[in-house]
Amino acid sequence: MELRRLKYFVVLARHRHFGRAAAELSIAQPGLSQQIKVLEQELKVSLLDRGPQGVTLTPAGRALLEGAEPLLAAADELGERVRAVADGTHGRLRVAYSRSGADDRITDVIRRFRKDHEDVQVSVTTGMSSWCLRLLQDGGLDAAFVRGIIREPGITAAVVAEEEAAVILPADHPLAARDRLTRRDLRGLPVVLWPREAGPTLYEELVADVWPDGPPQLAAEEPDFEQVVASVAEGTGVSVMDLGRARKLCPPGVVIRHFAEHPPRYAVSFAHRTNDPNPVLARFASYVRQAPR
Amino acid sequence: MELRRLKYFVVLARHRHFGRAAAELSIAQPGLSQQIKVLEQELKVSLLDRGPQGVTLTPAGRALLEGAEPLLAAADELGERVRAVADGTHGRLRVAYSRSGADDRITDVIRRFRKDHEDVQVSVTTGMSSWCLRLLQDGGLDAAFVRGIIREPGITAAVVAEEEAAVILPADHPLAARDRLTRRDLRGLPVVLWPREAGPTLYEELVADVWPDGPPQLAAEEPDFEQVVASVAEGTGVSVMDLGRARKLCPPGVVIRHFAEHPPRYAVSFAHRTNDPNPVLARFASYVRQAPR
DNA sequence: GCGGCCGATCAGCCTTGTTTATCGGGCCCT
DNA sequence: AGGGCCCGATAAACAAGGCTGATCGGCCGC
Repeated sequence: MELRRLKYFVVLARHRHFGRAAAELSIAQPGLSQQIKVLEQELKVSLLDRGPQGVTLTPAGRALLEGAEPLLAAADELGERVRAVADGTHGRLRVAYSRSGADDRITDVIRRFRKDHEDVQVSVTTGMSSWCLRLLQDGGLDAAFVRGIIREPGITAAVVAEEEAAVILPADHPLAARDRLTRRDLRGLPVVLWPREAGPTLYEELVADVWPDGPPQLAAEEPDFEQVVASVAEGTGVSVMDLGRARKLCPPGVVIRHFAEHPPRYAVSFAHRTNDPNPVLARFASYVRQAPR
Repeated sequence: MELRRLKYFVVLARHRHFGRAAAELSIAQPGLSQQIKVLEQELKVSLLDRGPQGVTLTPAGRALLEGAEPLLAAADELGERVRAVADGTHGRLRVAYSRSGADDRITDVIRRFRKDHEDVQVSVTTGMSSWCLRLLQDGGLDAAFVRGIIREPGITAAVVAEEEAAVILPADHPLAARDRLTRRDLRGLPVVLWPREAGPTLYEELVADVWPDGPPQLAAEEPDFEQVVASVAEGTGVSVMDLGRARKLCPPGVVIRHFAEHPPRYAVSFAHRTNDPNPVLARFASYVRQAPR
């Protein structure tokens, strides 16, 4: 059975007239007669009764008409869906990001992408960078925003944001009087940090950069950044974190001080499998590239 | 888009190998290559990546594969359904019958037909003969069992049963002693009948036949046959009805007596529209013909 | 580096679809 | 009842498209 013949039949069944149906199909009448005959032979069924006043459908013809219309519609829709998948306006995208000071910009680009691509099923999760990369390699993710500069086999990544780290300390701390601080200023001070496992990439980069001579004196280890800030506010110690997050979280009573020179910086990269053919990913990547740094 | 190409693509997508797919399709490999290329051009989409190790599907190819398989299955099923409609094993049949002594045989043939045709939606109603015929002509019914010998325009009918009428009377009635009765025996006796409107064809045939000289003396008019029989049992009068029904309904205390000669007979006909193309009807008609008279 | 496997390409054939011209049969209108 | 007309079927010629066999080019594995 061929869709062309079904199409011919549907048009004929609607017009109940070979001549007019042929005209609508832009073919000559004998061709239509012949194709309908072929269809009847294929199905071994008489589809219509040829009367002198046009034609009437047999019960089998009615059944075919009822079935053929949705079939043709389904075929059309399939074609369009395939085309949509090919140009990335239809499909699925699984994104993850590791929390960072760039959260706002990340969720923002995802929001804009979703708004423009209602036929794309976008699923978003968060997790540590290493977890994201592993999932990416295993095919469990399509794209991820991760910390640092990525050099993993099979993964292509580009830096999309760069965050500066800053010191946060209680407003009444002696160092709060200074405008800018140096790494040496922090030496020996009690420090509040988060558990290394809660964000290993950032943790190690920062600790190695700010306390190059050895690990800091840990006054407290708080389970998340909100509580780190609260702990600083209570005077437990000072802390260091990325500027974006510091600005977002700092309550009154806590002040932010920049590093005087060579502020610690860390990158946020957009990563995906190299040569991933998913057109949705390509579209999303272009959104990420266009997003403000 | 043509189903043949879709079929080719599905087979190819499953084998991921042009040569083997072509073999399964019983065509040569270049033809398959060409048809897939045509499909890609039609959709303006690249469906698969040709690697040296067979081929891999692009996302669009996967989308097409997922959509094409149900589409092909639907096309196949449509073909079979049409064929089934054509030979009457699928479709709809609306039957009605007017109650008569042949009820059992009618419901029996319907039951057997239903059992053998689970894909036919058989709807059954009952109604008076005239109502059945009207509905038949209007297209609201496909077949009907009606009383009498039918000569209606556009309707074809054949007698499928012939019922004899008999007298029923209380067991202690003087005439109950006799084995057979004549029409003269009934003359002047109080009679129990049903309202004329509840069964006009039978009513008029019987009254005209049994009381040719004039209407009988109506002792009671009961709303249905069950109550006619009950009324006879109470001694209200005698009655006349078809033998089948009499046998089915008569309780102890009521006896059935045949007419001595020329017992009144009336036919039950099977009627349907002349030249109704519905193949289900043709099948049903053959069941009716094969049913025991 | 060479053989082998795989898909693309090419040229020719043959099936299939389409066209123009014509025929046959009802219907309607005189 | 006959003639014109409308409709679909048929015939023959043509065009298009699918299929085949032979061949080419590229990549992999030995």
